[in-house]
Amino acid sequence: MIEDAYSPRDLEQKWYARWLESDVFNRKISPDQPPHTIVIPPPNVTGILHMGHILNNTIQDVLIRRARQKNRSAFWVPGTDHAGISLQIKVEKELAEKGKTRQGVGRETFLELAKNWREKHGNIILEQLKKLGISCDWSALKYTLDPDYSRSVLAAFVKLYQRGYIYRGLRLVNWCPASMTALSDEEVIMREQHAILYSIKYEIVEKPGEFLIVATTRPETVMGDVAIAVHPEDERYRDLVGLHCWRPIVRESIPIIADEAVLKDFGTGALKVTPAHDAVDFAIGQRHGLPIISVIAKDGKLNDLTGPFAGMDRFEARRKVAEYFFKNGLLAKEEPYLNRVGYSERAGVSIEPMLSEQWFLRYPCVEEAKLAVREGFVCFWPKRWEKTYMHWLDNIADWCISRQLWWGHRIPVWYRKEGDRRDPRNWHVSIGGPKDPENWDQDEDVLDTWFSSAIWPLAVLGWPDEKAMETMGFDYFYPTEDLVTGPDIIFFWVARMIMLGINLLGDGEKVPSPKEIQRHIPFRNVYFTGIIRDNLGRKMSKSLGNSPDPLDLLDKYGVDGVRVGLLSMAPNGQDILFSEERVSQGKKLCTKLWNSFRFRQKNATEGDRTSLAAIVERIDENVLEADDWAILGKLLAAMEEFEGAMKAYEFNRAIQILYTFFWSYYCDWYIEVSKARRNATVFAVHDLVLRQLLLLFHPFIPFVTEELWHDHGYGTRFLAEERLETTEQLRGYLSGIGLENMQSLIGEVELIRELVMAVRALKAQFGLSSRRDVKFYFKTDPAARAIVNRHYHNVKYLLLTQFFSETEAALPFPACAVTLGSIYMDTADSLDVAAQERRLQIEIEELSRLIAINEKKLHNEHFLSRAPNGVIQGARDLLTENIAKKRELEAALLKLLTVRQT
RNA sequence: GGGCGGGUAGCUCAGUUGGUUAGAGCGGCUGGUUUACACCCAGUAGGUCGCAGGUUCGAGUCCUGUCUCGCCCACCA
Repeated sequence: MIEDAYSPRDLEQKWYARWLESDVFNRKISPDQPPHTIVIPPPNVTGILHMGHILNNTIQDVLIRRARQKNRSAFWVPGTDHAGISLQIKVEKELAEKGKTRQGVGRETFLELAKNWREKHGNIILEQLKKLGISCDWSALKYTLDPDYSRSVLAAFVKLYQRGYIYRGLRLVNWCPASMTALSDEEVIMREQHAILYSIKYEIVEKPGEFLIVATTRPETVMGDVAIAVHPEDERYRDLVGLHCWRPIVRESIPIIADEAVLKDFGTGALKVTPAHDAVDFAIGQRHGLPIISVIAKDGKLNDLTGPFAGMDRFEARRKVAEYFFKNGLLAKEEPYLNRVGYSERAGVSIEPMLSEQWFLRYPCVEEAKLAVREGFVCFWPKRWEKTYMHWLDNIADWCISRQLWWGHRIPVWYRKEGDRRDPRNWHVSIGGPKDPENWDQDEDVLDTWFSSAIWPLAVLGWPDEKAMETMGFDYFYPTEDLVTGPDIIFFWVARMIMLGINLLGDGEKVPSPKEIQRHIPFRNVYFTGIIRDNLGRKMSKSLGNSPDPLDLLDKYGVDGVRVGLLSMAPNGQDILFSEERVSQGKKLCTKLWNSFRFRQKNATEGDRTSLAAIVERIDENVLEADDWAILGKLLAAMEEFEGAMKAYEFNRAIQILYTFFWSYYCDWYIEVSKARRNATVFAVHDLVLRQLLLLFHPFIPFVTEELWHDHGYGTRFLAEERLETTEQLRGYLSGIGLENMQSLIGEVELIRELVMAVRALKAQFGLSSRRDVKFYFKTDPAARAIVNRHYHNVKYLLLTQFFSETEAALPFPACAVTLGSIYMDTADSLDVAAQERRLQIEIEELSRLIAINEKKLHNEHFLSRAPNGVIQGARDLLTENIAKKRELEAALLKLLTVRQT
């Protein structure tokens, strides 16, 4: 027997421990089953659990549990990410508190500290994830800095280098002066900010006393100016092109040139060209063969080429240089200006475009990656993200993959000592390094963390080590089935995994065929979750303090409640407005399920429940009544709809379907009506419905379903080992006991429901307590009478009345009309005739309106000739029904008026 | 500047390829401790589906325009 009260916490601890002990989530390579693999998006080791993790991992858990139910060999690979910059910043902060720097302690000690940090804090997030009840194969846990994973990363680098996709070059990169490293374009976020647009006067060399005015937001870079550019078709400056200007401060003559990149209508139409510190300027400089003068150092301070400003921070220098121009009469104008500036998201400072030697990846298999999605080898859910993906791939630029950090995978390149590092002949690229290490220096830099993430689906399955691949079942489990992630990392992660998967698994020589692409893609489906927002629509973040602590929520509502509540508010790929109310509803659902079993168990509990067949065996088809068939029919319909929703990854709809079936039809109707018929067959029907409900709900609410399953004797195996019967299989079982005859019986139940609800409403409308026993009279034709008779006990029970009898004529009582006929309520004493008259008038008017609509339709030639038969018949039926109801109400009204007159 | 998404009941959202009278939960109000459940039951009010056109027998659904909110991308210094 189950406990009276549902207390989630006990169940959670008990079952998760048992599941893990039994290895029920561990992968099994079984060739007779199709595989279903999911790789977790590795959370940061520096992270703590937030609502996004709960959503994301619950969805994965639902998918993987469903896969098991459908007889797939499921494998969910967990793991974590080393979080390069983010962890390095944390360790540096700890050092700073002790007055130390990473350079001070040296690389080796620093890495030791980082490792310790990770060991201390890195598993917190995993322990938190486990609380969610997620069914990963923990024996396959991977970490991006594990030795074998690291070898995979280096192998990928070497392979891509050998295939000509990786090169080293001097390029303008996004430099973060705070963390002192280059960043990829994707790591730079544009922010609007209030700046000042300065108009600076440059004296023309050939025309002393005449000035060219240039607008800039960055006066501190003038010392790096190498030209002034104007648009070739700009009439104002045509005569000046070819002449020169005096560069102020570090005085030098620089040319005035013409370039199409200059916008005529911005500022004065003249641009100062600083190739070392601006992307547009760099391009102009390249086109015109201009020199490159860097004036800002890696720490964001002005270097010694800046004369009096050397050593000054870039922002201070900006003000000071502007001041200098003002004092020297070179500042023509100064105006407030709103512009966009790139920021390093992690470090929170504005990035500096800077010329620097870095390693780059020219993306391989860009076209193939597009084809994979276009052809549906990889499906995006929702589909619209394909556009974002395609657009990025269409405008793709090489990826700066080197980082000037220590925490990460050190670049597997060695340079010959004393050799020129820019000359590839002095390079050695391999996983293990050169045989004579004493003659070489390894590159100091590490790889972008996203580079290691880009091979996640390959590396967790052992690639490229053949033995490891065999152990992990690479050939069996790859490609993976579902990837669940946020659309914000389409570029960072999803697209890169697709490109690298296709390239690295291919031979790298000939163009891969569509078949090969299909085999080499890392996943078949990508489900993009929404972003969780608070009830004001703001992104949930620690700094805003608007995010509930997920652990508190789990505590308060139980894991199952949070899971199902959160998914029920997650519309397909739309952002999610978080509501604690919905989470609470999730818990209520679990409680209700619990209580429905209590009802079942308060009655006789005997009977074999160990299989669907055994339960069906207990059903005596001669005892079955309309209500039984109706609930079984609803179950079939709900299952069918549920399957459709799940196939489309519409989890909120799927939950809604189960919820409505369970709550409205099963609990509110079937349990109630079956209370009058407590026989073995009815309890077998309960057992059947409850069993299927547990299976259907299990992926969403694994703990409470597991508990109830075992408690009610459905089996001794874990639900993770049970298969879910398909709708067709269930239909098969029910056909065996006469399913085919049930349609008309289900229709009867609907008619009785209509009647019961109408009469309840009638009672409420007259302010009668729902407990009050009232006499009802029922007026109808013989056929309907027979139906009512068959459900007589239910009608009386549900209306809480002892008296429900026939009448041949209209009565002077409050009345309502339903499809089966009209009902009069004997209020005996206190009848407000005027109120009843008003009510009837309103209802008659409403019916008249509906009748008019349908009559108009049915008199329309075009409607009759063009609408499908079903629709026309529907309109006819409705018309007939409404006319009948109206007639009944008119009779009731007439009777009422007659009584009033006498 | 380009792209994407949303605008349906007080709130959060459903609404399949156009087809019966636009739904659910929450909240509001009314009545109820009927031996599974007050984390419950019964009932009820509340909507010109952002706006304007168009296509159609029929539009929340399709087309055009428009307003508005949000997100992403883009080298106006």
